[in-house]
Amino acid sequence: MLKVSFPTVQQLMEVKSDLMPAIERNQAKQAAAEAYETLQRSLNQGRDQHTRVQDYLDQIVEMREFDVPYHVRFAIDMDVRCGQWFTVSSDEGQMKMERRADILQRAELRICAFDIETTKLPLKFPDASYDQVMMISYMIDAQGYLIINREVVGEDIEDLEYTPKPEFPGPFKVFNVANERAVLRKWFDHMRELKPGVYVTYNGDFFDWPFIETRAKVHGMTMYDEIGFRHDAKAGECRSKCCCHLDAFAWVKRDSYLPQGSQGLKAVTKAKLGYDPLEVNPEDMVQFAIEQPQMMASYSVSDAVATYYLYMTYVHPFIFSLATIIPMPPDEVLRKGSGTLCEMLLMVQAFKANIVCPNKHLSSVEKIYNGHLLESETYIGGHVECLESGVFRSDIPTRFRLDPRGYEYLLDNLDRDLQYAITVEGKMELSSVLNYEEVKSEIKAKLEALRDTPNREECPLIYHLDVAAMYPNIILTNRLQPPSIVTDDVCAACDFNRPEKTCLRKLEWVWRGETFMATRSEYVHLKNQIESEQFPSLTDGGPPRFFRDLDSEQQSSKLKDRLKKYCQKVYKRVLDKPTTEHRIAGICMRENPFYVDTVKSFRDRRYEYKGLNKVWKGKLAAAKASGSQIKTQEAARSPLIGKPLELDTDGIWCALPGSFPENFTFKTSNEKKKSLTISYPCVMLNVDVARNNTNDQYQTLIDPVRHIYKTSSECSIEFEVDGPYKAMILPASKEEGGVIKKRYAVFNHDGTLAELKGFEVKRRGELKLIKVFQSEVFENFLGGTTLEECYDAVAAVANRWLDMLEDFTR
DNA sequence: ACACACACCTAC
DNA sequence: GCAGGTAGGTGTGTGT
Repeated sequence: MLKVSFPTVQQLMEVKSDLMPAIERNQAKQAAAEAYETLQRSLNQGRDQHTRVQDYLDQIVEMREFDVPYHVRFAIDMDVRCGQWFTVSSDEGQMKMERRADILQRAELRICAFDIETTKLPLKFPDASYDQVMMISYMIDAQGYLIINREVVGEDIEDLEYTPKPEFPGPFKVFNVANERAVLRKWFDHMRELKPGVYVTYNGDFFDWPFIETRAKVHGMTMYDEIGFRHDAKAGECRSKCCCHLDAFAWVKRDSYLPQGSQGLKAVTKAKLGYDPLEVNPEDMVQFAIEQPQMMASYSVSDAVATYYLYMTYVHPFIFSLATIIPMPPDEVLRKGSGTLCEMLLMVQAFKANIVCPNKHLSSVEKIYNGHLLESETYIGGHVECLESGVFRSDIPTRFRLDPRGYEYLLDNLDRDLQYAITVEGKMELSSVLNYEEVKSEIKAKLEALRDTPNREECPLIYHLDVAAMYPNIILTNRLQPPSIVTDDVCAACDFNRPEKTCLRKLEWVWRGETFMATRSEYVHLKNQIESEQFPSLTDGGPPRFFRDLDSEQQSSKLKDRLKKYCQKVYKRVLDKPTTEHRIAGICMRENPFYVDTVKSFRDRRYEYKGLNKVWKGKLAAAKASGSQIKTQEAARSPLIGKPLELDTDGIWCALPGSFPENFTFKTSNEKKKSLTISYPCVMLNVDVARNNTNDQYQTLIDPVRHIYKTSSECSIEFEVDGPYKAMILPASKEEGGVIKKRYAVFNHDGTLAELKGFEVKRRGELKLIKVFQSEVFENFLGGTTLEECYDAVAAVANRWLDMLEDFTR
């Protein structure tokens, strides 16, 4: 490997564009050579072929880390992060930054949350080309300001206060100015005077900033020249070089875990700040500004108050904490996807471990399966099942038809399970337990009673059992990481490859692919056909374009469209029924554990955080059960002992008979830990998981010089338990006996809602919109005196709505 | 009436 | 230039 560094990004790009074609050429050559070699081997004429290095350019087959943005590269290499303190010094122009790890206090930035109100036409969204800014409200360091456009607002507004909660004070100073131009002038001047370090908006990336920018232009001002912000329509964001713009809506979308139906500022305020904000129907705003200006003024500042305190309470601590570990500025930490953030963390760890990052994996195009073009291929994911519908209440007895064999099994394995709970989960000596027999006989008696009277009516115990951080723990238990997925030829070339080797772990998975109905030859025919066709020019009256002139994305979409139409015509359907295939993956247990170790350190941080969070909330549940995933076969036993209600991927909601053994406390002679509380239902699952999923082939390099590995057994896939609950409600489908997955409601014993999953109330509030539409159509329909007038009026409403929905969709 | 494709948005 | 994954419910449009 050759490392090349550049003083500027431009130089990097120049070299990259020189090298890229050569690399593509060399890769193609290499692929051809490999194919040729395989052929040679199969003809049993294999011979080493050494190429003489004539031109180094011919030898470059890959380029790495050329697409790392400059500021990310800098932050990683120099170990600089936003949100940390540094002592900065300069020695003859050479800058030095020294990290001040001793200062943990967050910097006190000047934060400005702002929000604009604009005019708008009935049932239209505000359009900056003709609508105006009515008011700008903003809060800086808990002091509010409101600029009023007196051309729109009916009267002068006096200073006011909007304090929705004592902890969220909102005193506002009001500036009444003559017109929109003066509003913008005042705001720009005030911002230049106060120089905020962070601007905060709610959806300002898409609305407030571009609106202000456009209106400023109308009045001959340039927002960029005034305060350094420019809206980038392509990226859909508004940013500046000199300070941050943190759009709280981006935090709500990615980090709040609120459903989309509750991501408006009003719903977020209710959910996160715990008060009911002022609400005004957007259709009434302009009228109110003219007729009830004081009320409109209060409303206007209420959004700025909500945005400011949402930011101060949630967004700021979250983003600036994340920024101390992610090598990006806060604006990007806020807006990037979780995949990019994870990649950044991996790149930091890779740099520290002197590992060169791999390039993004590209799946090959035009895969053929069984003589048909593959439309998509993937793996079978989590399993979901709903077994019951109806109401389950802990205070209303329900009929249990238990299977004595299930209880017999639990009794047979009671010692094993309890000992597992003590030694593995509790990490304690069995001999240190003082009341083992006592606990055991108590559980035994309960299990025997259930076994002996399996048909019984009892109040149910509604429990939820789920695996903590399941995917990371599957990864860690099995040492899964991209470079560890090996094929026979990889093993064949490995020094550790012996007949009795244990370093290759085999794991089953299920492949699923969907193919087009058309055969490969039909596909090839269609492709040849389309390649000779012409397509309309991009410009009016320009020359037609050939297929080869289209970019690769357009080509493949045009070809796919053609193929779909062909399949629909000839086969009456586009895709064949999906096919599945059981496959075995080989996992190398000796690959450098960089990814696995990194996942581990992040999982442990998550556990640490979750633990501290629990302590802080005073909710520390004593029973932190260890456990394991149930194999399908084993899961089948669980109906035998109670009623499974709903399963999804890593968790089970179930009803156990009221007399089922629950929590027990072992007393111990251990001075440091005098007792150990276990949840029997949890332990029972964890033993199964451990028995079926422990990796006995886990290998750790202990002597890098002599290549000696230590083999150990690992299983960190463990169930946690919560409950019992007061009630669970599972909806039924329209078909008799039909059940619905992923939708249920659960109540706590104090009557509060514990979980509400999947129901329409969590989705977008379109119903509301439809009702407004219906009432408007209704009104207009009645308004006419002839049928024609009625139809015309309704058509006018419909057209307005179509326009509006188009804006809305955009 | 029925299936299929697709959009949208949720659970995990 | 950027984009985590699969499973599943509901509603609409379309073709047979």
